[in-house]
Amino acid sequence: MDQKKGLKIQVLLVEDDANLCMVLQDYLEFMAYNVIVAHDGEAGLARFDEHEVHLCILDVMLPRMDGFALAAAIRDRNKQIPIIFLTAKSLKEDRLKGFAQGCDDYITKPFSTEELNLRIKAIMRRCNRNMFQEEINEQKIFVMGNYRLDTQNLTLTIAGSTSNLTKKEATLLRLLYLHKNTVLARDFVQKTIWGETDYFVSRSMDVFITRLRKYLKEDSSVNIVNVHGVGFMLEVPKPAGE
Amino acid sequence: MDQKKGLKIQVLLVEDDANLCMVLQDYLEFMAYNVIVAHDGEAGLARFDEHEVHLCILDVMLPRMDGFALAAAIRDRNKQIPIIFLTAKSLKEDRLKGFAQGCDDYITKPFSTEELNLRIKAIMRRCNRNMFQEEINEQKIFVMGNYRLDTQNLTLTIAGSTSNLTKKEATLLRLLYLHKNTVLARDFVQKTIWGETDYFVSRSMDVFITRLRKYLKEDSSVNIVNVHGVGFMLEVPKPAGE
DNA sequence: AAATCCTGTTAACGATACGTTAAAGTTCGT
DNA sequence: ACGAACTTTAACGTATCGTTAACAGGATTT
Repeated sequence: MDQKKGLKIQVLLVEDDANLCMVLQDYLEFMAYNVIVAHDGEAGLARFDEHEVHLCILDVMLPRMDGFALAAAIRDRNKQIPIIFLTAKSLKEDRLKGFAQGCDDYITKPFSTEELNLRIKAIMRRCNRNMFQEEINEQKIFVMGNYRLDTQNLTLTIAGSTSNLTKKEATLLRLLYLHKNTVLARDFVQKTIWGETDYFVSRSMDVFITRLRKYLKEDSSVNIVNVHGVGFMLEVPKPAGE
Repeated sequence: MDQKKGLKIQVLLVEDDANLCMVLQDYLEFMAYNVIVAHDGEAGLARFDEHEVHLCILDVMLPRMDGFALAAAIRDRNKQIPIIFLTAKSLKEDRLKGFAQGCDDYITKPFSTEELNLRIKAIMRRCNRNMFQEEINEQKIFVMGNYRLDTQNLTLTIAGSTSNLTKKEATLLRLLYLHKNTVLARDFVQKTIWGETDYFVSRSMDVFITRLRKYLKEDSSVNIVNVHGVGFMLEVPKPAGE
């Protein structure tokens, strides 16, 4: 139920100072993050286990398991999740440096919310590609006629029945869809998907077209038509406003 | 000991002396606990499996499985549940000391009910945060089909029978669960859990998938399916409201 | 209409991804 | 330092996918 709330980023905030915690939570939620809070290390770990967390913000000084121990336990479960440490100025930087890994960062109290926000933006930029690859990137579901193409799960669904596509089939169909109702040159498709154009690639492509046509024959309004000597076009009825 | 109304603490009492057992049960119920009784070790373990137990009071001298063996079996299922041993004065304390863990305590017969009550109060205070915070809080238990995954105790339970997972097995299964019914890229899983992606990590992951599948074969509605060249998906039936 | 090129379709092959088991290596508690 | 528990590496079997081959029609040109 708390899972995919749209595509909000889920932040685990562990901070024992109730006031600071509340302020941060408010701010983060205002910035459109989903916030999960905990007030000590053990609870923080429990919350981490329960939720799909995308970013951790951990106070270093925590009861019942300090920030480093907590971070270690989290690292045990997820090697690439970004962690931001909140630390008092007094703390030796070496200790942090020694601990923090590639994806980590730290920020010394007191700090402004803008400062925090900048750090978050930065760390997410650095780590994102690995993390959200599939989640935030782009749209994954394409609607064509009565079909729904899911490029993440590689499925093509119509009226309850589902075909499982291969990666290449899905990629090709997606490419056709992105240029629906316009003719795609054979060469263009080949270069895009195969990276080269020769006789065999050309024939291979035809085989894939055949397979896609087989999948698509349940809805006669969706067609892959050939333009002799030029290429293919995915015919799709336009849904209202486009 | 602020337990919400309707959330009585469930005590498992295992004691073979029928008279003593009855007296203790009366007293505990008078003190507003829910009491589950058993008169030998094996029965005690069975009761433990059937009920949600919050505290165990075990006689050390028991037929069919002594208190220590029973405690070990219980520890196997729940690492943090508090246990109080009832022991005759004669028993060497070392033995108890050696056995009892952080959350455990013992009391030598004969003892007064007040004494017992104090011990219970104390042990619950000591252990409570671990126990109730999370138990009452929210699910730290993931339900998939007829299985229950407990990431704290590393157990996977179905219809009474329990598998003990390793940390890595549990972490992987949890990751799959957090993304249930969507395909997780192999790379993503490897980076998250192993921190790197190479040939051997990849093969190692396959080994873990095999093991998880073995655990999960009791419920045919829960499956780890492979999408060739992409990754894995945990198929789980959606429970009603989601 | 014949000749030639382009496309449609099916089946089979080889490469690669995955499944599984067991042995070797590692870690960890004692 | 030893043994138990766990993870990784190795080895081998199986399944799947993309390509190729082979053949069959159409389309276009002459």
